[in-house]
Amino acid sequence: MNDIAAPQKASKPRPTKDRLIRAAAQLFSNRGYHGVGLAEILAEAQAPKGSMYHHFPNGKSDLAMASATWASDQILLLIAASFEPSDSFVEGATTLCHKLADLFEVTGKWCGCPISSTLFEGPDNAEFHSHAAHLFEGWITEVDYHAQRLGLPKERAAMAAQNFYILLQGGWQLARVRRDSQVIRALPALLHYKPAAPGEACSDT
Amino acid sequence: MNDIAAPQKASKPRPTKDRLIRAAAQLFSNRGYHGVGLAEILAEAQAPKGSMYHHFPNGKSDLAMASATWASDQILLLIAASFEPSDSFVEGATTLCHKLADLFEVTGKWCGCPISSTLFEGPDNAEFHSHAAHLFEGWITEVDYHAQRLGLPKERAAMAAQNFYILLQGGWQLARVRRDSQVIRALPALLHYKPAAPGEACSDT
DNA sequence: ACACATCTGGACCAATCGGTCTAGACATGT
DNA sequence: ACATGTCTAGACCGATTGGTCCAGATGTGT
Repeated sequence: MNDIAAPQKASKPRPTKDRLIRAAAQLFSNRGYHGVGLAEILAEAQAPKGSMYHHFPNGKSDLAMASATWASDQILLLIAASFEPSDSFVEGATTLCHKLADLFEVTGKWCGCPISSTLFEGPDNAEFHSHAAHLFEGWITEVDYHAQRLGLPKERAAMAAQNFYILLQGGWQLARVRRDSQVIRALPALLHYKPAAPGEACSDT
Repeated sequence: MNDIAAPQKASKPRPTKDRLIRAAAQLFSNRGYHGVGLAEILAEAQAPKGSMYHHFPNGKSDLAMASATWASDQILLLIAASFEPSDSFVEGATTLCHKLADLFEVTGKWCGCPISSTLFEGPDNAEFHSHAAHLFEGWITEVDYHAQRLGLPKERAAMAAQNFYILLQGGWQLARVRRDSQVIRALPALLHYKPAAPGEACSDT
């Protein structure tokens, strides 16, 4: 897993494996695991079949795992880049939403969440599911860490992280449906982060 | 579309078409459009291939459209059944979440949202996308209607409906990841429905 | 120069894919 | 009895799928 993000230790500038992972991540997030054939991935990555089965002996499923991990790491970087320079949780969350929205607008690609597209649509393989769960929890953990770092008490931070995750997934989906990034930009308003207002929060439960 | 929910007007107790639609809806929502082959659907519905191409001349895509429509109608019924006997928006939303959570617990099937699984994973066909968008907007419209009926002012109702939709989709996804219906039951607490508390809602935006 | 490990290139495969086609079962109206 | 339209049943098809295999190109250490 760790050998993906960093280039191979030897000075080899031939990133066939990387090309495969990136191509797979992009295609899977657009059309899901079963929606993309190996031929398409190989064409996009300009790699022959032999190379792929050299780097990923278990074939498509191996590649899917690796590409999901890579995509998840990209998201983690995005989270860190958004929260690190921020002074409050809501500011970080807002930055993240805007970065994500910008990404959609600039690329024009209304892809789905790479992990759910790649691993959730696949065979109901237990390994796929647990890996997806692991990656998702990694997102929540990362947000939780920043929430605590930015001053939220432990319990509030956990709630805020999970809440933000839910909003992000739901908003991502609706934005894709409408092809409108405004949905994502409006998400932070739904966080309802109230540093000190315990009483009379909701009507009932 | 309307001929799906109701049985054929003549007294024909042979619901092959219905069996196909239900089987397809269930399988698609579990593993996505491309994740299910016709053979599997036909086996599940106990129907031969000829029957299917009689009822759905355009094959798999036709069946997917019909099954997504049917599944969407089921959700609409669930929405109506939850909000109609309720006295407030939050109460209706809470009921809906609990009904959905119960469904997951009872059936033990942690399927995904039938529409996004069926239509969003399919070929990036424009028809699929617009149909999915249409169905989703139908959900939001239905919730919006009940929100207004239960006393929310027009603008608040629209916001609440969209907000609830986002929470439901995001929560549904996280519940599937964790196989824990508690996530869905906890959603209404995130609605933050405050009938009369204009001041000091959020910190910043 | 040599051996060795890594990686590439693509031919080849069985299995499955979605889709077509037709023969006949079945109910119905006349 | 007969014709008609609806629906069932499954054999069959070409295309594509993921996967296997191996010859050979390439780089590296000695």
